[in-house]
Amino acid sequence: MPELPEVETVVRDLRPLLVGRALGAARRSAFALRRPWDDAWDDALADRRVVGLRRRGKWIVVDLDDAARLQVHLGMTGRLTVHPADEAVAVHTHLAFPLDDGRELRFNDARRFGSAAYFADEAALQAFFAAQKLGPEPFDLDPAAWWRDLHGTSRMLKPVLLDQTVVAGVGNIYADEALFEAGLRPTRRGSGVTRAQAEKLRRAIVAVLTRAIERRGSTIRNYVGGSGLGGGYQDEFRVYGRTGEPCPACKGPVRHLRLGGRSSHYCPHCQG
DNA sequence: ACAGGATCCTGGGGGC
DNA sequence: TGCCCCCAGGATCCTG
Repeated sequence: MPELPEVETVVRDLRPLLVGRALGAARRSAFALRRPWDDAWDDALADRRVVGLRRRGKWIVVDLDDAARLQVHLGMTGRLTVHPADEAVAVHTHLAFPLDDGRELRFNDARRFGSAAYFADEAALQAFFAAQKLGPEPFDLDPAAWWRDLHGTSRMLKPVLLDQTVVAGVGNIYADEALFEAGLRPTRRGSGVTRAQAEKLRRAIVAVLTRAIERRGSTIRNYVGGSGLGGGYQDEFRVYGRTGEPCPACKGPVRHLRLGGRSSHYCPHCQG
């Protein structure tokens, strides 16, 4: 569910609520997340103070005062939110850290595709990202490298955009929206894209993500920011989830197709 | 290298 | 009201 704009919104919401706060002993649910929690992490995290929050791709990183890092991925249905400690705990809450201000940081994830992990220092965290071969941030994409990546693959553009080793943070919604913005079909082969088209696509990715961040991301079902407030970009979708509805440009029907198990939405007239 | 399918899960919506 | 099937902002693993 959460892609780059949603994760960025969570980080921005949580920053004022968490920085300066100390974490108490974590409470955990009996369910395992995608990556199992190591019991040793409980002691390592207890009483640590939060000094910063940031995003890398779709990953949330909480910086702690002993240089350790708490890393969270929201998967499809994850929520990372702060609540009054006495507020009822929602079902599917898998991690809860009491804060020293009477509140609580809670990680809730119905489908449990998300994860949370501890890293002793920045080097360990970066080693993890390196092992994942996590690609560059969309805003930092080097135009020449991006074109080489596209030109050098016979894969279709849609799966390339979803590939976190090529560019980090783009997911199903913003891939479709960026391809529409660039006038390129999801099925176009990377190797068949001109340099100008690659640049148009790169700029479309940046524009769509920037606008979505301004709107606090997209709320379709589960997603909320760190303060519990949802997003508004779903009101600006031009093709995503709009199968059969008129294309905002040519008024022809938006089409749907399945690529790599994911839904893709596009306008056959405007996207060549 | 790449495509497609299955898998991990729960919940909501549509059709009957 | 109930059931069954399909779908979902992600990622990974296996097969052909």
